[in-house]
Amino acid sequence: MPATIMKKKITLKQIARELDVSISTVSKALRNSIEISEDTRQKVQAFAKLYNYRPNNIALSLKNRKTKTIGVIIPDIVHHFFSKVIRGIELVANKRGYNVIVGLSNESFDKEVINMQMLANGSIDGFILSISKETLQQQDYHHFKETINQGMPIVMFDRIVNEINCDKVIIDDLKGSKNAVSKLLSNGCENVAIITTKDYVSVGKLRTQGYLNALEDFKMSPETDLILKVDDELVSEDHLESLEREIEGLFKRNKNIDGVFAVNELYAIIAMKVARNLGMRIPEDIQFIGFTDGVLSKHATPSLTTVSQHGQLMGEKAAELLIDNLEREDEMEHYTTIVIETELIERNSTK
Amino acid sequence: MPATIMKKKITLKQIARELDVSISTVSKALRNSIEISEDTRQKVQAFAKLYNYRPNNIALSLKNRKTKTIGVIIPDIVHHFFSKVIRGIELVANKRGYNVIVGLSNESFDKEVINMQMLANGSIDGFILSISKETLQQQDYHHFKETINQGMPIVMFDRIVNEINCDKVIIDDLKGSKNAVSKLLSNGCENVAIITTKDYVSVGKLRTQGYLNALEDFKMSPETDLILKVDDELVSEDHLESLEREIEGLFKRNKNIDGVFAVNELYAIIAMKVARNLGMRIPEDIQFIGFTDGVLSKHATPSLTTVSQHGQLMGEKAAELLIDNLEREDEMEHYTTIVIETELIERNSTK
DNA sequence: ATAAGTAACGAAAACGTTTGCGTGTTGACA
DNA sequence: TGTCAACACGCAAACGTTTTCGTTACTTAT
Repeated sequence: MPATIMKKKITLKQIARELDVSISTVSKALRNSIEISEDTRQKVQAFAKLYNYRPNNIALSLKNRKTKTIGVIIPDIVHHFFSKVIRGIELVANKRGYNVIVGLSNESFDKEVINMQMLANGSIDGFILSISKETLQQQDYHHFKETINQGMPIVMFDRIVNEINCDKVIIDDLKGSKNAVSKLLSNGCENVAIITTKDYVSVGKLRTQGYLNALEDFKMSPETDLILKVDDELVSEDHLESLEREIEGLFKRNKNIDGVFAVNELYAIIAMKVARNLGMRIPEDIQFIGFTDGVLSKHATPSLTTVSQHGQLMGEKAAELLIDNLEREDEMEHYTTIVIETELIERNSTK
Repeated sequence: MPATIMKKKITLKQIARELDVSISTVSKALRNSIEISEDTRQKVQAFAKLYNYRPNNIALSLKNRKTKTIGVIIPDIVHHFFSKVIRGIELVANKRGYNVIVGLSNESFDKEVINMQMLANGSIDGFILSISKETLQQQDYHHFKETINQGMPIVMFDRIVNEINCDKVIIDDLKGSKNAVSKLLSNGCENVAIITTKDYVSVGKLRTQGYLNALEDFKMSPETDLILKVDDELVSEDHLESLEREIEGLFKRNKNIDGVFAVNELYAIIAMKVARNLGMRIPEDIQFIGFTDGVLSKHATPSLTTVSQHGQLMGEKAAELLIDNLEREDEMEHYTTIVIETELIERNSTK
């Protein structure tokens, strides 16, 4: 095959040289400035079209001191919820002329910091992020504070922390889980267990609280043995067997469990599996509700009743918030927190 | 709350002014040039550290004419396979000092073109992409050709097209599906059906061919009625009921089906559900294998035997290929195609 | 003492834009 | 013919770097 002729990207300077005019004339001609005669304007535009001229983004970014790019840092991308959020972010970002650059913290504090530093040096105009578990555990938020201090706006979603002053998009974890548990209780469940995470994950804590609140509403007192706090480290990759054993233990110790609320989809699915193996019928003998609506819930058998977080909507709202902030003229800083309503999606794991 | 004092990002110029030296001196001092005296070097570096100086990425990009950023265009991000690929890309990109900027084509030709144009104007050094269905259908690849012609390298993965000359990372769809179907046949299946897509999706076509090859190997002749070509449009969002009905029809017309190979995970899961509703036992009466290993396969009941595509590995290889290309000195263009081996992950839907 | 060499720094160009302002040419009008 | 607009264009600065090439001032050797 013959070496193909490359039509490298053309610049204003090259157009100027070809047409024997100055760079500024070319620039103005392309932007339809009235300073330029009809004649040369047409000439320049024709030439530019012919060579498919497009202004260099980097040069524009440098000149305008804004990149029209937003940085997104999330703990994991192979995760239904987070990818839905990204889809939402990308949707409105694109609509408003922005690009999206993603960094994965992989739930690690160091990677989160590195990633933010890598992007904060002019590559982006602002951040949208969800805090990694390790960061939440260590409670070290200096990188967020510094970033904000340098004048770079941040929007946090889902996994947030009150200590940081910035825009936030969250769901009402407490209300969502309270509703879910209430649903189980009104459906006749008398011994509802909860499968949750250790408390340092803020959402886990809130969802546990919602469980307790629901019990209280129904004048029932919580039993410690019905609260299973799973160590997330164990579940991280493929140590699901230990989780299964823990849940099995829960069921065997409490034969009367007739309802389970799990703080995420996977826990619920696994719990259903264990229950079925123990001979319980769903939803006749025992009912299940999970938090975080994903593919598993929809396609499991029986399909799982879940609390939907509306991930895509969260992403959209976060992007709106950030871009509004970026394009706002007045420098008055006022931070808003958007609360997305959760929704109970009823399927076949409940009566 | 008092207005916080902002420590805006500091530049070389500001350091120079503060320390009463020239910009070049500051730059050299920070890069440990021997031209600079020990004295001023220390002074500059101390000042820089104090004010947390970091070189502006955009300025560097402009000067070096490379952004250290790679653009990724995929059809959908809420998809286990694609998110795994992104994870792989991000992993090696990060390791090699690159950022990743993602664009979603949403399976649309126009959005694919727009997205590429948006990024090709200097924002990135090269593309990694998987072609949208609409583009494959229309067979209009001019945007790829133009991009490559402008000297911007492209690496395609999974959904590729031979017509374009560039690096590629694919799996051996034919071999993978042939292996899967052979597995069913050696397990004793005598009437294996395939649930596949319309032919314009290249991978669907290849996987169908693998199915036929396997039959041939076992001296069996294909029956047209055992080949179900699903119209993808119908399945796109939530029109799964029609898919269920189609599959139900397949089973009812061919009572003797004892094995099913589906070209993706979802089809297999739904087929299993339909089969179970029809009273068939899995894997005793009928066995299932799906392509594309995802969360559904692992957590379904029974868990689904699948052909794993090793999405993360694909992403890693694609990124290696692209970055190697970007950092190669010699301009000799030679395109390589990496074929990732598929792996049959046996679970409980087969004997 | 003078030539040569060296150490330490600054000026300027370059990357590709946009834009305020200066400047030359034309034409009209007094 | 001289003055003044209007028109059409170019210059140069700016965004923040890096790097080449001077340019000093001082030291060393002859």
